[in-house]
Amino acid sequence: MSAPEGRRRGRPPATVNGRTAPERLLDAALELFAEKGFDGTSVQDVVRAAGVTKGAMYHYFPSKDDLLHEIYLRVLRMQTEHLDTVVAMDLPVAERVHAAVVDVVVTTIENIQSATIFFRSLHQLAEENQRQVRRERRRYHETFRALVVEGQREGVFRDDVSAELAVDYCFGSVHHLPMWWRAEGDASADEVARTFADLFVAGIATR
Amino acid sequence: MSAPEGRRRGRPPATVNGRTAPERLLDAALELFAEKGFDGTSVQDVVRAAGVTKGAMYHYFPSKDDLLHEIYLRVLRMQTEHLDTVVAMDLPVAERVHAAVVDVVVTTIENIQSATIFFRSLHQLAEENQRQVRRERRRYHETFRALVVEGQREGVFRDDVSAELAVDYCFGSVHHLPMWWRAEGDASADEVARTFADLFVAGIATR
Amino acid sequence: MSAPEGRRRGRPPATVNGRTAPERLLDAALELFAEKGFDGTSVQDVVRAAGVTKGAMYHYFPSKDDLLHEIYLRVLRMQTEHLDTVVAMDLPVAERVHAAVVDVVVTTIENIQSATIFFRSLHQLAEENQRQVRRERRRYHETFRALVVEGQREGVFRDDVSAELAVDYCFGSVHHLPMWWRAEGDASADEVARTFADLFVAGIATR
Amino acid sequence: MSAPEGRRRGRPPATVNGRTAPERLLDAALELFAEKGFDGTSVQDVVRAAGVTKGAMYHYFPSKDDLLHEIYLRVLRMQTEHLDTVVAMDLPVAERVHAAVVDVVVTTIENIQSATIFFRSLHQLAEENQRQVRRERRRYHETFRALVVEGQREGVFRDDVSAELAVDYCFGSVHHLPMWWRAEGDASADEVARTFADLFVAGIATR
DNA sequence: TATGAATGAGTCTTCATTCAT
DNA sequence: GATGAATGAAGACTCATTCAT
Repeated sequence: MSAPEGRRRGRPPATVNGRTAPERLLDAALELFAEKGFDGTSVQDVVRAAGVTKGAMYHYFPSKDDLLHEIYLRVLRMQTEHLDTVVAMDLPVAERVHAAVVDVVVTTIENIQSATIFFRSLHQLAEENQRQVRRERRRYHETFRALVVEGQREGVFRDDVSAELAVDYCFGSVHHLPMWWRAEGDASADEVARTFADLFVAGIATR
Repeated sequence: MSAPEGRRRGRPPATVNGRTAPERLLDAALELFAEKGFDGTSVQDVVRAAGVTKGAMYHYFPSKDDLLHEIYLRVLRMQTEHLDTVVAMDLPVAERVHAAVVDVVVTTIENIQSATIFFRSLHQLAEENQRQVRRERRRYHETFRALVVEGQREGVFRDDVSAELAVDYCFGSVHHLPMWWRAEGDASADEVARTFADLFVAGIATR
Repeated sequence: MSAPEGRRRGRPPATVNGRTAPERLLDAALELFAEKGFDGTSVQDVVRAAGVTKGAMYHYFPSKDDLLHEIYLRVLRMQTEHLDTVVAMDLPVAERVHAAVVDVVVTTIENIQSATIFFRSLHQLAEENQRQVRRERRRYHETFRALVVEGQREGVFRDDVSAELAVDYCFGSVHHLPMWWRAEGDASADEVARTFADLFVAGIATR
Repeated sequence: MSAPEGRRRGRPPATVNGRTAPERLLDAALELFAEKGFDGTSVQDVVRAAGVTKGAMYHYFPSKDDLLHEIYLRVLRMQTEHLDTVVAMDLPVAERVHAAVVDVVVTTIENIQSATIFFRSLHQLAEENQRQVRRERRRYHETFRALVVEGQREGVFRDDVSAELAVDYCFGSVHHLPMWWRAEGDASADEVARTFADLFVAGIATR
């Protein structure tokens, strides 16, 4: 994705454990923002954790905000890919919805730090970056809603509830996961995923 | 809750529009914390909006954190009261659950600023205050869970899903409301409330 | 100018040698900006020289720029007063022009630090403050120009040169003083003043 | 002055619009220093405007200061040449003084950016470079003063004013030009030049 | 000759809080 | 009860310069 490109010029970037400075910075930021919040984390904290100087950080990221922005972009990219894959599966719509919910719960838990940051810190993103994230997010929402509408058209989903609201209802549960789910707790990711998917599908299914 | 206490002594607190300084401070803090976040709001911002001097604020509230804490306490008090009322109603359990969900959605929307702050800023609350809030919150959660368990015992709710997870599932949707619900949007509070309640109850009902 | 005002509230400002913090800050800034330039002087330098903490400085001045701005306002106020006084004198116009030049040279030398800063740092003032200074400066320029025009109308000054340019010519010499005049040099303020005034008046006088 | 040197070795320097990297750097620096000040311009700004990398800049100029220094040297070289030419003319002294003033005004306006920088940024030049500039500057001043003294000896210039002060008086006006002269203004370079020269010569002429 | 990574000291500013009155 | 002065630690960010290639 970024490798051969003939000969490189300038001093080559230093790596630690095969990770370049910007990668380490993003890793550190992810962990710290999730733990202490965006405002609660200083740039100093991030560079210290990444083993990088402040100047180097500003060489790669124009501002602290861009660090956060990049974290958002990563998550959005992954979520979109996953959902697109599920939607394209050759299965009855109810099963695709079920699979989509299972997948989003599992990946949310697998990336619980990103998820923690996502809704807690959205308002701290710079105006313009915030708009971009909301746009991407909306696209994701629409894809899922189309699935629900498809089910309603087929008659397998009830149509006395707005598909729009049903999507918000479902995703609300998922996005709230970071507020209570703990790795040490009793419910495994799979268990939560199955439960949520079951409850949602049972809720919108026609009787 | 704090008022009548027989005779008063000393100079009565100055009021503006019938609201005392601490009330105005809380109002201002609520609005600003919801709009700009806790860290994004300075004490200066709050006192300016409340029309009070900084010294006066520190006279009433030991710290900025206590302003936030008091906002949490207000919400918790109200939610608890509401839920207790619903639980005590003389209705079939499924209807009480439905009513409880309707109520929590409606009051969340009526107090959308508090709701915005609730989950976004919990981690910014001082350790000890945070624990207290979580305790209260847990109590609320347990009360609702008891209702679900009651339904499972009666056989009206399926018991192949954990009551615990079902409650998290339901409340997740509700707590996420501030992330997308807008007064100007198309869905009224009542519509959202009914939809969420229907979906939840249909989801956990036995077939 | 600022004294009695009944009773004061709040902690009274601390003074050193009878000078309050803002006064000391302005004194220090004047000296340092003249010596090392505006950009070459850090806020740290200023507060150290003034014996004040950084926080205190920002209590009185919203920014480093405002420190500079206040220095400009002081100079402008003084220059305007002086010129107005001279213009109002009951003397032939040539003598008033002569007196005005003498006065502006003398006060420029007496306030050589302000004068040093004036033209060297104008471009560093914030946009808005810069505009205000230019406006005031223009008013001063116009007052002097009116005097020259008056002389031209009376026939004592030649009218083959634009009054506008004559004023720029004269003031240029004066404003450039800080670039070369030194207290230890041979020319006293009075000597310079008389020379400049003589040369200017002789230059515009009709033959 | 720096070019022909017989044979060249190695790769010839890349040019853009026929200008080499160091030339483009100097052009860019001139424009930016005049517009935003020396401190207000970062090395990054300069190299970006010149279309050159930072490393390349440091290849040609040991420091940012040297960029400024080179700008000073260019101006000084030109001014000296011009004055020497005028002084050597075969004309009455008063006419040579008049011509010198006209020339310095015209070239100052033609090189208004250099002139803007000259006095505003002198104090920002490194100690040693500053001394060199002042030395050159002094030589220029002396040449002009000699002309005035010559006029006084001949009796065409009054000797009740110090030649030294007269020179400062005259040059002050000229050096202050960048503070007010604008290309879009009403006064052309020639008009200003003639006016200043007339006023100066009339001022020092014997009656 | 030129690149782009990396440095590290330094910049202005903010802010919750305390203090003297 | 209330004021406004004062604190001091911390914040994000800039920048001239050096280094390895």
